[in-house]
Amino acid sequence: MQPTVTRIAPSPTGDPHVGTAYIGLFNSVLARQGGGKFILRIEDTDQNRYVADSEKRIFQMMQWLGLTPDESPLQDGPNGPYRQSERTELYGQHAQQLVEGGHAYYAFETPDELTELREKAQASGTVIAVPSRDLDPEQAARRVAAGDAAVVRLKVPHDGETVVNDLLRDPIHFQNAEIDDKVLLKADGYPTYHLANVVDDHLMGVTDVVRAEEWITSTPIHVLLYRAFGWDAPRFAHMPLLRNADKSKISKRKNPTSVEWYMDQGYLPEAMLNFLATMGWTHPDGTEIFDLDEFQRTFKLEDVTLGGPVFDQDKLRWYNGKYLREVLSEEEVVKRLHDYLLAHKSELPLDDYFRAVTRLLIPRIEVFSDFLDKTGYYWSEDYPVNEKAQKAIDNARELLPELAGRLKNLPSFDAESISAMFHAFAEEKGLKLGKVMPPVRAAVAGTLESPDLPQMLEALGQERVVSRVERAGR
RNA sequence: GGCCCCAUCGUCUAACGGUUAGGACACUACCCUUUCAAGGUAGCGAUACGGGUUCGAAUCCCGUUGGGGUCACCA
Repeated sequence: MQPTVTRIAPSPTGDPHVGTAYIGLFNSVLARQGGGKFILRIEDTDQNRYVADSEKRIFQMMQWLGLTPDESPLQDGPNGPYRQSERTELYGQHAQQLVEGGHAYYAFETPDELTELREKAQASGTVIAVPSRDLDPEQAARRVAAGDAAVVRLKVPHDGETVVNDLLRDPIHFQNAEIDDKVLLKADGYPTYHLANVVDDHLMGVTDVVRAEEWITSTPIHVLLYRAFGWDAPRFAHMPLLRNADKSKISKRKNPTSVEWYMDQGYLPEAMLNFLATMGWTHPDGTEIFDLDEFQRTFKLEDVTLGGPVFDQDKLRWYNGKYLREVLSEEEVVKRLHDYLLAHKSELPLDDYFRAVTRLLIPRIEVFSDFLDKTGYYWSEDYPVNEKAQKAIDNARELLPELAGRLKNLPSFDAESISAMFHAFAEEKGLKLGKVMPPVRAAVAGTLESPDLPQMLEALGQERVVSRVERAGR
């Protein structure tokens, strides 16, 4: 068996897309399983939609996920260049080769003419017939030589059918009569996706083309191209499309689709990867939590399920929280959270206090961006006091001065001692704990929803606690 | 609309002709408890429909319905 060579071929037209990450995951793992290579190729053949930094951001996304390609424009490699805009002569040559072999032809129709032809074809229920197809090849070649604007089109057979073999489904039959003569080389000299993709996949030795389902209908064109070139076609597998909640193809309007958004919200790459892996696939043991290595050990393409999976933000958040609580070590979470905050212009020092607060918050946040929202009172004396908290203080203000005194006199300000103090106090006064703790909680946190009180007080430290309780008692 | 793909709880899915159709997220209740979480337990909840094939169909076949994709000198 020859090594598996896979690729992703995103076009640099905007934000690094979660669908690219999704398809990249499977391609990367397949290549590793097959002892081959995973290539990142940039399909920048549309000059109108080109976004300058997009290519770099796609690469950074892959790195962040731990899916760094083996070859890419940023690393180079034996199959370069990896930017299609730098391979234009190649496509020109190959297009010409097809014209000479009678598999393609020069076409001179203007956009307006094409629109008209398309309308006519639509009305008669047939595929567009391009008049240039019947031009004398030599005459056409002369017109091109003379400088007439022309595109190169594939000469799709009028009869027969083209079969697409897909690793994930039964052979798909397409009637050739229903495939139109696709443009291969545009008038600006750039190739279209169809030509560039086939030429590059072949030249780069790609053995397995794993891409999204939306490509199924253009695959017969690719099969026809491989045949016209006399090349063996790679194996094809079309993955289901990630979906919005309404089942439509995942889109920016209905879902965050930029992986940078997830980075910015403080999602962990491990959680994102784990979640993505469950879109269309389940671990054979039913395990929900598994890492990339485990995925690589157990993944089988044939186990992929074809119903379009809805990209469920709730489930992703749950995964992220799970990783925070159960997969990463506490120290690792501390470190990553601190890095995250640093990148988001927070200047909290990475000290024992930060560690203590983080420890209390780990079960209470799902993503890092939740953290500051829930911890204001740890960092400043100027924290908001909500209505319920104010009420709790007002209702038990008379207890506060004495409580402050007891807290102040505690020789050891640890959770256990603090807890003992509360119990003793409550018993002495004949009060329930539920009567004495809320006002203190409200005083130090400004809210009634916060971590375990003794632990929280220990973390805050005696000085802060005493002054806050004293202040609230006045 | 033509062509193509798909179809189990609201969502992600398990089952690969024989199960009380299982798990996870979400939701609800209870437990734990000083609140909020986390955790634990329980509950709610699905084979789209109609025909076949078979002793037996979520599973195989056909049709219907539904959803999605695609029909560019975009990828």
